[in-house]
Amino acid sequence: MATDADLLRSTLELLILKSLTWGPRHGYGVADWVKQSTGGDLLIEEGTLYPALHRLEAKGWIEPEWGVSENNRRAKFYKLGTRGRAALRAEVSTWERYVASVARALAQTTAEPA
Amino acid sequence: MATDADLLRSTLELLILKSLTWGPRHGYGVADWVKQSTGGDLLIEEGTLYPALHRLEAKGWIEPEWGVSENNRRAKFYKLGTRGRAALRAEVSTWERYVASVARALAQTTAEPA
DNA sequence: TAGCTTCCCTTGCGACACAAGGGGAAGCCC
DNA sequence: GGGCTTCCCCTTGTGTCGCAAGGGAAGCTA
Repeated sequence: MATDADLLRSTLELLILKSLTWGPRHGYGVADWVKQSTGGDLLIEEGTLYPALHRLEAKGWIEPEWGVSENNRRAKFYKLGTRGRAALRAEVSTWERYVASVARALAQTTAEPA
Repeated sequence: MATDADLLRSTLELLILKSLTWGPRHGYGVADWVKQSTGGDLLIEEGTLYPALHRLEAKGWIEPEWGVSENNRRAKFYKLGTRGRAALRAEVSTWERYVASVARALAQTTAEPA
C-alpha cells in the first residue's frame, strides 16, 4: 500500500510553495492552509513541516523573517523569493506531467500499450 | 525539487499491479510495460523493481512462478492474486483521491481556502 | 494557579529509490 | 571458436525523508 508518507513526498514542497503565493506565512499557517485547502485530506506533521521549510530556505527558495502572528505569538514568516516562484512553476509542471503519465498507464485496456 | 524517486514512491506498487492485470508477466516485462505505457516518461530501475516485486510477493499480492520467456530465457512470472486485485483497486482509489486533493489545493486563487 | 493553544524545534527510526555492482544464459557476428 | 549484446535475475551501500515522540516558550482563559 502506498502510505500517506509516500504520497506526501511527491508534493510536499509543491504545497508549501503554493501556500506562500499570496504573501508571507508562518510554518504553522502553512500546515493549516494545506489542511484547509484540501478539505482536511492532507495533514502535514510538524516533524515533517519544519525540516522541509529549512530545506527550502537552504535552497534559497523561501526567505524567513521573524514577526508576530495574528495571535500575538512570536512566529517565523516565510516569503516566496524569485527563485522560489520559478521553482513552484517547475514543480507544478513536473507534477502535472507525472500525474498525466500515470493516468495514461492506468487507462491502458490492453496488455500491450499502444 | 521533487525528484523522480519521490514521485515513483507514490505509484510504484500501483503500476506494477496494473501491469499484471492482463496475465502473468516477468519482472523485466513489468518495467518494459511501464516504460511503454507512459511513453517513456517513467523508468523503473532494476534496483527498484526487484525489491518491490519481493515486497508485493511477501504481502501475498502477487505469486511468482518460474517459466521461460518469449526470448527463451529463464524468467520469473508474477501473477496477480485475488488479494492483489483488491489491493490494486484500493491503490487506484487512494491515488485518485490524493491527486484530486492536491489539485484542489493548487487551484486555490485566494489566500484563505473556501 | 492550571490548562489549553499556538508556535518553534530536534532526535531516532524505518522505509525505500537508486547507483553500482555481480552472474548466467541465449543469440548473433566474425 | 571468441566476443558482444540482450535478456533476466539479484544484492549491497548510501542518502533522503516522513513520522512519532519528545521538548520548550509564550499567550490566553478561568
